[in-house]
Amino acid sequence: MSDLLERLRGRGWRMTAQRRVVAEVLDGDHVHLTADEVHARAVAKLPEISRATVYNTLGELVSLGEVLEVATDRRAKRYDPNAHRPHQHLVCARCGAIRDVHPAGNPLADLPDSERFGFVVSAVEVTYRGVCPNCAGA
Amino acid sequence: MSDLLERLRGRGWRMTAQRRVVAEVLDGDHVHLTADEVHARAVAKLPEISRATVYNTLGELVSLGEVLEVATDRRAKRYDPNAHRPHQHLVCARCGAIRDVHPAGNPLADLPDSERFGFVVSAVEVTYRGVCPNCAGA
DNA sequence: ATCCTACGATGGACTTTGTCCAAGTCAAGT
DNA sequence: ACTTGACTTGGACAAAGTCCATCGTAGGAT
Repeated sequence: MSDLLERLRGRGWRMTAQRRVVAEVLDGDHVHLTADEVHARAVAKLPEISRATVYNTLGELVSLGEVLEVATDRRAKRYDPNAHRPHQHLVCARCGAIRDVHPAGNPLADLPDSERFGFVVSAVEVTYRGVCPNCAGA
Repeated sequence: MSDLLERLRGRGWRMTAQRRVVAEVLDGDHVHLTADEVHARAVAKLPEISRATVYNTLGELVSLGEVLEVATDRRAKRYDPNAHRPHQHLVCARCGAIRDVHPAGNPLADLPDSERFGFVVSAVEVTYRGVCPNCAGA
């Protein structure tokens, strides 16, 4: 199950009930919850947990590189526990469903020097948009 | 100068002092202002203009397809008048400077069917991140 | 040139998402 | 078990944006 928790323990992360619950909520594939969604699920397991703690904990997990921040819309940031393998995102324009995807090739290589304006370019984020089978079907 | 204003007139857009000022502010290449920045510059030309009007007008320009919304960070949306040619963005991680860039190839083609999860994929947004010459130099 | 009227502008209240802080609590080492 | 520094809490605060009732005006009609 939760190798996230295992990894965190191994890194000497001080363990508290609140942190454990947040880490447990953020487990699985194609998980992209907002902070408030994480809070809601955490409250179900540990009713006293506060919003501030969820924000703090998510921020730390991001700093540790164990969770990624994803901004697929202009609403709330989402948190993606799939930080161990590089990937991009595919988003349904209707229902907002998000899938992790792995495009072929290296998008960085597609930006010619003449289009770099002297920047040292080090990263690229790609968001594919479309309609998911569920929304298209109906 | 402002072909944006010309185009809008041609499309039967009702012209007001406020709308003209917003359209004038949004003119040029590599322009990526936030709504508040647009408002600040608009106020310099027309002191009575309200924030709500700037938001309304920007929203309409986006609906008309004359201006693009850009979300390069999790802060405010930015508005890009360069809607006539498809392009992506290159962002400086230090100072936030943004350039319009044109990558080679079609990023849509890089997403194999096996990675589409049954979605009908219709668009892709790419954000390159790096450090601009100004920030790297110092 | 003036009048009408629907469309646009206004500003203030409200919402959402997130940050900050002082005070209380607790995990983990001794 | 004690101690201590790290963690948690709740509430105040802030930034970005939306909503709405009311007022004003662009532009067609006369």
